Amino acid sequence: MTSIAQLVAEGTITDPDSAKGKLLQCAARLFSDKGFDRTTVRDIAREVGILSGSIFHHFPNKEAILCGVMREAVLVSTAKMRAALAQAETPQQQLLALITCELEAIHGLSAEGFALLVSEWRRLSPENQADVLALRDIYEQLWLDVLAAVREAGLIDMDCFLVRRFLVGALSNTYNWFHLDGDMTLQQLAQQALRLLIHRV
Amino acid sequence: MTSIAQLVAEGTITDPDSAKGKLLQCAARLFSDKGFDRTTVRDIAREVGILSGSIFHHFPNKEAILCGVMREAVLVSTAKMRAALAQAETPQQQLLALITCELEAIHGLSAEGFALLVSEWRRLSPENQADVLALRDIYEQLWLDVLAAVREAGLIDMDCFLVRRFLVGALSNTYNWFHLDGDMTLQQLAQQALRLLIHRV
Amino acid sequence: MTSIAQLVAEGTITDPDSAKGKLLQCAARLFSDKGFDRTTVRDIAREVGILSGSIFHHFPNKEAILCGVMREAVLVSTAKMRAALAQAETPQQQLLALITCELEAIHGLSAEGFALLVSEWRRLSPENQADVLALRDIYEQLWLDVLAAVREAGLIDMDCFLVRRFLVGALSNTYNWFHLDGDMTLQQLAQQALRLLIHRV
Amino acid sequence: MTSIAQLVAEGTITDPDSAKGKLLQCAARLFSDKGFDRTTVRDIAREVGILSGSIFHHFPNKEAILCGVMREAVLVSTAKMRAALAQAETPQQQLLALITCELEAIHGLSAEGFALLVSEWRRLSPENQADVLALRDIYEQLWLDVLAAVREAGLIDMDCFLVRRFLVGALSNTYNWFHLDGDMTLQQLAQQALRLLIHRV
DNA sequence: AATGAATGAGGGTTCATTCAT
DNA sequence: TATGAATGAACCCTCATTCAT
Repeated sequence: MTSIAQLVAEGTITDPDSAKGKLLQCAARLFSDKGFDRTTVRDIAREVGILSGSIFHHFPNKEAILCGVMREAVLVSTAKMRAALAQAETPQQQLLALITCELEAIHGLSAEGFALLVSEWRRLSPENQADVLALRDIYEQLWLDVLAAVREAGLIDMDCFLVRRFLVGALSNTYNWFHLDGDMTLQQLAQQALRLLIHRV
Repeated sequence: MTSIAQLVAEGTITDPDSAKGKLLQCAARLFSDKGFDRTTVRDIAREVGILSGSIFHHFPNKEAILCGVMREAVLVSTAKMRAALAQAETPQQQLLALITCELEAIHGLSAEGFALLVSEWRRLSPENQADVLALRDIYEQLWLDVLAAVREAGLIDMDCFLVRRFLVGALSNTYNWFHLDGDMTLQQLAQQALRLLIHRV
Repeated sequence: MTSIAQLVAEGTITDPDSAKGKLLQCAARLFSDKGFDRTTVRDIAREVGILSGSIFHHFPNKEAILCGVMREAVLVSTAKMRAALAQAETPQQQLLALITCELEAIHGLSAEGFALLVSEWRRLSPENQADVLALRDIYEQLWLDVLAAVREAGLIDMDCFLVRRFLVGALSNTYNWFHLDGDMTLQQLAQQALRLLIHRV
Repeated sequence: MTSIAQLVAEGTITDPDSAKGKLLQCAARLFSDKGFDRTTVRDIAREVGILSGSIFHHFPNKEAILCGVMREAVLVSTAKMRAALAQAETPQQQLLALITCELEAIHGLSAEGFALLVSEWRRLSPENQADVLALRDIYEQLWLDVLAAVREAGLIDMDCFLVRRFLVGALSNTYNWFHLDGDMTLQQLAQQALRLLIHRV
């Protein structure tokens, strides 16, 4: 919470209470629910409570909305992960923290729209991909640092890049089968994902 | 090859040399390349060498093409997996065989369009989802049987369902970063995926 | 008439009785009446008796319709001028024939849409301008040849290019003030235009 | 200059240094460059350095801007022509002076936007057309008076109205092919136009 | 089976204009 | 006087689908 307020204050992300902020939130939800292509700008406008033409005061086109959603999702997630890492002590705890953060992001608990980074990535133009990728690189570096530490500690022995890539797929795909209101909690899910990487947990 | 020829002979899948078969192939490729929504019926028709109206002599609508692609992808993959399993001896070898088969499917080496089962699953109507799911259940049962055997052998200790779900995501996401003409071979990739599940490989 | 029938037979211009031909005619009239920008594709479709989407079976976009109109206007006018020249004996008669032809074209008696060549020229993309210009060059060469002959005969003493350029403006602007149902006939108008160039007519 | 300063002092035209005056200037240039329909109110605002909403403090709507541009163009041109006429002695000199003035106006050397009187005339509502026409009648009367004098002197023998109408077209169309930085000077162009009317110049 | 013209709903986007601040 | 977010109608164009041939 505090971290988001700080990002808003810095101007890094859009104030979620502003018109543009609400627009991004609604768009994120709709894009996640129905997919980018199946979501019309009229859908978004209706959700926000404005008319479709008004959207283009805030964004030059529909793709820019998706790009904005992704940017903020990465920025917020990065901030959340930094905060979580600060409170973890061992590499293993740090890894669990990251997994938990990413799962929270994927399932819409923090920045809505994080799952779009995988599912709708190809909808972005090369320019916008590069734009988001720059932010995502920072995010991914946090992962790689922690994975390196975990590897240093002898808890995993595979290539860190490879582990991360497998993990991205495994976690993002939970969006398709895991439900927050099901039998398993998100924390339990995170624990299991950790066990996938570190067998003697 | 033999297995596919047999499936064709049985009438289980469409003869790839028939008009309908070529249509499915082209559609699979285009759907994989550009996504279902971004692929127009005219794109497919042009690729096949017919006019757009003619497509509807073979399929009642666009979604049915996607459904057809998915059905055949599952059927072919199931057959390939069965053939591969028959030649593997230990549970671990069997698991590697399955991983290899699925990776081959995902990367278009066997049935083009397998990756769509994850990426475009939501484009299917509930009825069509149920239809494909029935075939997919057979496919998934092969996985669960092998995973159970591997677990029985003490090589993994997590819940088989959970392992499979993580694996589905991890493998299908390789579509986004692994390339057949890169440094790593598909066999090496399969080996690494196996190591993710069974640490002392 | 015969000349147009011939152009249709050659495939040089679109059959005015075909769907595309009617579309071009209606578009030409609407573009002339209201201007290109103020004419919507729905206006054109309504006039033709089809729906707006159907237009794009015949033309890739709205500009292509304008381009088509211009192309056919030039082609028809060129043919008409050639036919008229064949029947004129002296250079002066030839010049009068050209003036008459162009006035007929401008006022919609032959190829509807000729006036657009001046009034809506800038609406064409550079590519389409080049396309039409190639046809227009042929048309203009007829003028220059006749003007050269008239000059040779000592009837005018100004630069032929310059005369033609002034004349283009003078004649095309008649669209704004001359009306076929007014006091002056088109033939009289042509006579007067000739007198502007050749004083002792 | 003096004449313009005087018109400003009289309140006949807008002070070009005022906000409204700059707005008219920018609009005139943009309308000339891109056409009325293709120029957006935002284009004009951006050029002036204000926001689009602010324009409507000066003009009730977009058409009123065009109308204002035309009004001022006629008024300024009329003043310039009067001044030029005062310095010409013979009818022929007077005619040359008028031609020169009009060409200067058309090519943006005096009142930017004069060419719009022809090219964008139809964009004006009947009311606004009548409004501008009243001013234009004064302007045209200057032409007719001079043409009558030239005719009186036996230098032309065609109907004055007709001559003027042909000339309007011929001169306004120079906008499409004559360029100030080309081989021919504007004075030479005026001379040639004069020769078109009076052959033994 | 195939054609290809036509459909018609809906897509993203534009833009003159309004109005509370 | 200026702002700028919002309007809402209209724009060009797309596209799955139909159907007479």
